[in-house]
Amino acid sequence: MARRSATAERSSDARGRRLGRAFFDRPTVSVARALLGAELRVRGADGDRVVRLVETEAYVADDPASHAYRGPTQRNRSMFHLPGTLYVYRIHQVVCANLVTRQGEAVLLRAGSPRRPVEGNPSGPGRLCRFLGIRLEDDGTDAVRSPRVRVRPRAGPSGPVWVGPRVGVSRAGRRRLRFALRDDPYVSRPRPRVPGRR
DNA sequence: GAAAAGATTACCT
DNA sequence: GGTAATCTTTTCC
Repeated sequence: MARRSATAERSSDARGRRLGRAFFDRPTVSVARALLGAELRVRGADGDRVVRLVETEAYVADDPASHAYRGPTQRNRSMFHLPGTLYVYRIHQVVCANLVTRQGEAVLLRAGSPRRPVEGNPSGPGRLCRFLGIRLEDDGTDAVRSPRVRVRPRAGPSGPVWVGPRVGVSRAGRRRLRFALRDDPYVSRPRPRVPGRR
């Protein structure tokens, strides 16, 4: 498995600039971890918005907290599309974005670190989308092919990874499916606890 | 058709 | 740390 995983980690298009289908077509927890440190780039009218992903959550099969738990609906249909599809949904007054892995599973993108000092704060799933300009109309975009939304492999080592329970879920709340770069200041609240305390 | 719940955020004490 | 805002989607009668 390690061999297959390593191959998927390197999976990218012909120019080696973005993550390919095989990267997303893996167990969701693996993808959630592997996305930490990856670069998410969204093309807008006034240029690209870019972050390095620093916090993700996995939503898996037989997961009562997942939007796909009860099967396809109008809202969650993108979760049943190809691996690498963007699933965007609205909650309260904001939108949140996921990258689909295998059928009915996805990784929620919770926070990013800006590539260069710029206005805005991509800490939190709603703020991340606002920062990047991701809209509800981007739901269903294929991030493997789209010229607007691209995911690039991480450049180098990304530091220690913190694992803990997901945020804001009322069911299956104890499962440790939240992943974050422990030392990054843009990881959203509640912040990971430092090892040694519980 | 009505009601409840929600993968959040901003602002309060 | 707690709660209100706010409105769509889903579910239930």
